[in-house]
Amino acid sequence: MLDIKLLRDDIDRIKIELEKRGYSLDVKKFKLLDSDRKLLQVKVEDFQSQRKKLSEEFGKLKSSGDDTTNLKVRIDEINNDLKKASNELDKILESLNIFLLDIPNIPHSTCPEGVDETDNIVIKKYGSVNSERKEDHLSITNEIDTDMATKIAGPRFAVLKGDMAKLQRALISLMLDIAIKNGYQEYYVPFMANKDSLTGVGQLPKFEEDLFKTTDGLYLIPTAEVPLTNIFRGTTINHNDLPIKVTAHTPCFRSEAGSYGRDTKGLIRQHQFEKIELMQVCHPNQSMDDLEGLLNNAKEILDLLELPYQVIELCSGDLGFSSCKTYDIEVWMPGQNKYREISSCSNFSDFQARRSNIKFKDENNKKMLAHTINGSGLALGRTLIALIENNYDSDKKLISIPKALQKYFDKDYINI
RNA sequence: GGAGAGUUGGCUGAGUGGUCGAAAGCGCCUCCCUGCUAAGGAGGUAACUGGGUAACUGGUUCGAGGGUUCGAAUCCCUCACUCUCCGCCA
Repeated sequence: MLDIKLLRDDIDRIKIELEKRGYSLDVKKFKLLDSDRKLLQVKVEDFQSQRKKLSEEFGKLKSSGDDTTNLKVRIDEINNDLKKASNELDKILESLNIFLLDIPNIPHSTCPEGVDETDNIVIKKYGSVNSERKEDHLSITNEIDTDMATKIAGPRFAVLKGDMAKLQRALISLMLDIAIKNGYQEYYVPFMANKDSLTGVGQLPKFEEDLFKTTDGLYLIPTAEVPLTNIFRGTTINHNDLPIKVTAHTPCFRSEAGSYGRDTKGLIRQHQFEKIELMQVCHPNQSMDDLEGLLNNAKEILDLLELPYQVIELCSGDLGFSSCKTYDIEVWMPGQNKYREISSCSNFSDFQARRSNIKFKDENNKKMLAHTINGSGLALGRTLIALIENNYDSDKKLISIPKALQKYFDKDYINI
């Protein structure tokens, strides 16, 4: 959520900023809503003030045994007017809130301008692509079974067997250990979250169709960002403790509404996938530097896994709803002959903090909104694909396991 | 699942219809005294928010929401959460 004061004081600039990410701010509507709000609020508070005074008087009359009927008539009138006005005010406030919740974050000044993903900028490529290898993970191993998953659950699920299941488990351990080494505290969190938590990170109310909702009103988390960020909802942190770094391994559940027909084969796009999430609460002055640090934490995993990848910076038009700046890490996938997203590292500035009421006390003991940043470190399913496809030697019929992972996997290759 | 107790300011905790945004204590801040330290004394100290260039001034908030009443921290209803005991389980 944006600061309503920004809209009041500087709406023309905000409109231009939001234009960059393809959001058209209805300036007229806001001005109308807010001026109505102002009028009504002053009116309501005036009525309240009058009632307060008269009620006090009423009490005095009553206790001295005087007649109160005249006064009661006046109070009743005021109460009537008050009720009308405050009902109107409630409606305006509700509309205003809906209006605000719908507005995405403002792109950061360093965010490159652009319309869609074709305008994203490749920052740097790492490692070298082996063009010999182009086989798809599903054709390499039969230990990833989507047919079985379809029987058990439906499309867009997968069953991992034997070495594949173990490989994923090894990756989880490696990634968590690296995160801990980098100063993140490990958490185990609920895989379901309530409405407030999802509204706090910006997932609701706008993107409900992307989520799975349970019969009693909870949602399956689409990312550990939800529980991790909400650890801090409604709390105030001492500035000395910033940044706070947390991590968790969780499954993620996404309905993938609107992606019918896209990436239907294999592990690429699933209703359920595993992910290690890195999340930080930062000082506003530090959050951009901290984002670079978080990006490095994610890159470190890919370096350790010896996988070729590139870092891209999303242009303003491709930015997620809550983000003001995002780097994507894309890993080389031989089966698709292209780079695919394996981590997305974003700075949300105070956007989530305002929705979630995450504050910190600064040097002068003043409470201010903190900044939140997060990114994957990494998405497990896609890491698995990259590892299988990049490391598969079709002559020797084996998948080699990178050195850093061997102590977690116990073997240095998988026989096919 | 059954029974009971609770939820008040930074903290502890009083408050059963108006004089209560709220006693007292702790903590914190300012000042005084004291040649260190310890102790003592005086005063101050909730958050959010509206209007106003400002001085200033208004409103809301005692777990959440609704109700009764001229008036609610206080009475009634619903819900959430916490704790204790019993039962059941991983």
